[in-house]
Amino acid sequence: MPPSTPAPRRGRVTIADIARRAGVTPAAVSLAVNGRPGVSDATRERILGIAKELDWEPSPAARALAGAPVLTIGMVLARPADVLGSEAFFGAFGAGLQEVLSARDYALQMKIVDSPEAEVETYRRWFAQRRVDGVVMVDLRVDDPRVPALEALGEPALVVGGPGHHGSLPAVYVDDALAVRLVVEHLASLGHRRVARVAGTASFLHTAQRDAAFEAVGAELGVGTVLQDAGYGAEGAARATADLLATEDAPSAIVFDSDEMALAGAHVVLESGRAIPEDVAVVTIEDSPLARSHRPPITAIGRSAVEYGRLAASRLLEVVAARGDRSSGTFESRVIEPELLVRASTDPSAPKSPMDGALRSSVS
Amino acid sequence: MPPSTPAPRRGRVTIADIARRAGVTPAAVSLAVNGRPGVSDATRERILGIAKELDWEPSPAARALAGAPVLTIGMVLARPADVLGSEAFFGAFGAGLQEVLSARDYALQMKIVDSPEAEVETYRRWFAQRRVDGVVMVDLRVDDPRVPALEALGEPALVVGGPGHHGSLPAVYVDDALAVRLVVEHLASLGHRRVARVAGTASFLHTAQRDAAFEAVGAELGVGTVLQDAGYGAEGAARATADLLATEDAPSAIVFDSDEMALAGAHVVLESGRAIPEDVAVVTIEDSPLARSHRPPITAIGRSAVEYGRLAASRLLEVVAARGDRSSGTFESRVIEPELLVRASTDPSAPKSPMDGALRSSVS
DNA sequence: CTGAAAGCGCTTACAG
DNA sequence: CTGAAAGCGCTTACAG
Repeated sequence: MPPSTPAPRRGRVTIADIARRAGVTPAAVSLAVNGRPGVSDATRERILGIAKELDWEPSPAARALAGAPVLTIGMVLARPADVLGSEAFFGAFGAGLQEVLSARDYALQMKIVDSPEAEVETYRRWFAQRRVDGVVMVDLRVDDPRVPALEALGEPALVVGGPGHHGSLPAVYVDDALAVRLVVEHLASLGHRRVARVAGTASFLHTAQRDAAFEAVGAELGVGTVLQDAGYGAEGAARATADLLATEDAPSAIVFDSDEMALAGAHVVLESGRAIPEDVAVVTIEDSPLARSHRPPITAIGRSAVEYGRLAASRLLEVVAARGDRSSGTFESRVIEPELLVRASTDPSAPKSPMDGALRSSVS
Repeated sequence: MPPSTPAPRRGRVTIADIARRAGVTPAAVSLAVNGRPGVSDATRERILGIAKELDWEPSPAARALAGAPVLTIGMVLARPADVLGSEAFFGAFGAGLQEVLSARDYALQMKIVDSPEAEVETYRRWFAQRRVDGVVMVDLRVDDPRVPALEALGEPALVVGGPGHHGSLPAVYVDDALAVRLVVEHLASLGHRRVARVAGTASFLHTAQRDAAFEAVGAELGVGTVLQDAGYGAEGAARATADLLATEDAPSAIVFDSDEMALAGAHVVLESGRAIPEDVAVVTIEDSPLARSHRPPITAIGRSAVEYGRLAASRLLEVVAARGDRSSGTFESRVIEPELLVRASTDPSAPKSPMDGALRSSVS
């Protein structure tokens, strides 16, 4: 085999091939395939036909080098691996992101790092290398240092979290204050007079906002409130729950920040010999299949993480598209309305088990 | 603002800049930064210093266009979004992948699709566009159509699953037959004479292999076995468990294919008034924080999904590096040894709750 | 061991 | 509305 043959990059079809076949210049092909004016409709049709026939795939590298978008969005997570694995939120959120991005031919690039500094450095490098057209930043914290860092980069970035604390960056978020209000109102209407909240990572903005709303709505409705920090994770939640139950003036309802925490807490309640919801009602602010399939099913706030991901993706693509558009000014944010899903863990009249029907029919 | 200015791509430092400063040609810079022979050590040092000083970031697009690797690995998942969210495996596996890839400056690109055909089409496009240097394929099935499709592409691809059914593609997998053997031997040693297995998605290769090993080891040890297909997911597992308990000759131990399934099954057991492990022992073949924090903690096979992901990444990078190396022939596979983690859901002498100590100390 | 050139595949001004 | 050219930033043969 003569190694001198220039190895014609086996099989790659380029716009030059299409141009040749169509009897036009590569530039005309470029205009045609990108749906830009400059070629007649007839020519465009012909070029598109040939491209399809030749099975042409555009080269993202060439496009990027010539200044076009690279069609990639980045997301970096500064969380330990096992947290990512055990919390339902990220899988569903990522799935929603993917769905919208894929439909627009965008890829999602992900990276896990171990500090906010490494996260910011990743953003810097990604943009410097032109690896991404934009990024989505999650786990917003109070006075988050990543916000000014992203503002300084001046590249398309979307914050997941709010309201507030996202500076001049566009954001999407769930109205956590409203979520907490729905929960507390629900519990108050059931007659609870003393309610506890077992809270996740204290530095997250939504944790602080939930804390504040919890106190406020409790005071407003005359419901006694008690707050327990637990950090995310089953162990902290179990410990916090045990502590609460050991109190003299133990609460008759406990609200957890995540599905994983609620499951762990519910175990502790049941193990102590108390009944759910008769002795202690249980609520999770993060719904999941596990919350649904628990016995009894756990009342939850349905944030629909998938929908949340979809919204984030479409919002970020808008920002990317508007890039450089100085006239657009500060981007407005978008809010998701939370919804309360009442289940048997708070309301005895709700079905105790979603599986009853299924069981019966499978016995036949 | 005169729009005629050629807008010198604000701030981008290129190898031309470095070459100018160093008094060499761009080609020399390329050789130097890529650690290739062709420049003297002194020159190389000088060039590297200048590159660092100028904060130079190589352009992946330019590199890719010139034929170099794009430093990206792809993974596509053909699973519904909610399954991804509720199973611990993917988060941890993905984290392990990331860790190794990031250390080698590789990015991970992900996509969720809804069919094996769409998955194969994604591989084809990714390689056609040179978006990735290699892919990792998960959820191997018996006679999986994706295997011949990837073989035909002839691009670097790693199969997660086996042994067998991965054709000529390199693979990494957990020894599922051994995992099942460890579990059944453990249960037999505790005196169980009738054991059930609640199995996940039947078409997955590892499900079939676990089924076969379950029957075989049961027969070998004189333990009666009963198999229940449930599909993945809490609902199917709950139903299967209820069915098993309703049997005249009910098993004294139940082995589940995933943590989510085991949790749902354990609820059904407890709800029926039976004690774990006194009346029914429970095991999961997929460990997770939820299995650990359950009351009682659930005996599990520790596959260490994070480690699994790390292995997959390093194996795939080897394959990518060896690409075109015709001499290497068929790639050998790599196996992970499963490990049995005995907890209170099978062994009454194991601590009933990992939190007892923590609770006690926090009460002080 | 070093230097100058060609080329990767595309897009974007810029002339006709 | 169409055509020919330059350029994006890098790597790889190919001469000296």
